[in-house]
Amino acid sequence: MEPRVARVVTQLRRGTLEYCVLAVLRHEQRYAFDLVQDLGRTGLVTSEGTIYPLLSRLRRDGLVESTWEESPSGPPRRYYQLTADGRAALTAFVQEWTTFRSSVDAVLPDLEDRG
Amino acid sequence: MEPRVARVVTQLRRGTLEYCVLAVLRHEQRYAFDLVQDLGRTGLVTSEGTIYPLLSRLRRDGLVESTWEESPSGPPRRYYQLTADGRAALTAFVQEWTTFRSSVDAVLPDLEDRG
DNA sequence: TGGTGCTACCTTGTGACGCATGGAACCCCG
DNA sequence: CGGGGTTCCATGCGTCACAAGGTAGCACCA
Repeated sequence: MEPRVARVVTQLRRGTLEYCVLAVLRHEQRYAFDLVQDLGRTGLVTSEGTIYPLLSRLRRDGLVESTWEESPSGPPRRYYQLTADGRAALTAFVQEWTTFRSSVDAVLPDLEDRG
Repeated sequence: MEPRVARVVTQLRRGTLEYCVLAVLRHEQRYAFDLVQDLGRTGLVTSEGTIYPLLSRLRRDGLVESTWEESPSGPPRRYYQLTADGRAALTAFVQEWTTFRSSVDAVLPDLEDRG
């Protein structure tokens, strides 16, 4: 068991995850269960326990809105759409992320470096 | 006061900070107060309240070692050096960071995009 | 009818960690 | 002796990813 290594990515996800969700929503509405599987494929989301509280926060802060729709098979789905505030927040985040990423890259050694 | 925007970067720093410290230490030993001012310049560290617990963790996990040295002005300084484990952890992190960064970049819109 | 399994929603509790705050000690200068 | 810079540290808070667990609808099969 290597708790340190195992949780590095978990820590990295902090803060970026909600904006990744906003980014996905910028083109089309999605529902939570769908998002888990989609973003899970890229390794960004791991479980529903992450996405539901996250979406609640985004709703609370007015960055997304939701509408209920019937499912062809199963319980009804709550679809999320980006609001104008959400779109603005996403734009602002991309700026911050870019700056932050550059700072980190400037400090870290390149992959091909050996020391 | 804009709590959400203000704390975005705080969340981003999570997980990366300790490895940025390791990265700085890979070339020369440093002491905490010095690190705060250095990494503070690039916006990665904001206060001593961050760096001291962080260094304690790194020491506890054997990623760094420390030696006391006299200061020309003030109390003695605790200088930190990278251990072999620390160097390995840094290498592993760079790999994880690179992967993660790519995943995020793939989801986020480019800066020049307008949608 | 009852069982199994998938979909889809949600809540609660835990742990990690950045940061604010505050304290202590050392030093120099006036 | 007092003030300010340096340098160490500990305590408590808030945020958030995640695990674990709970409910309900639908489908299929025996």
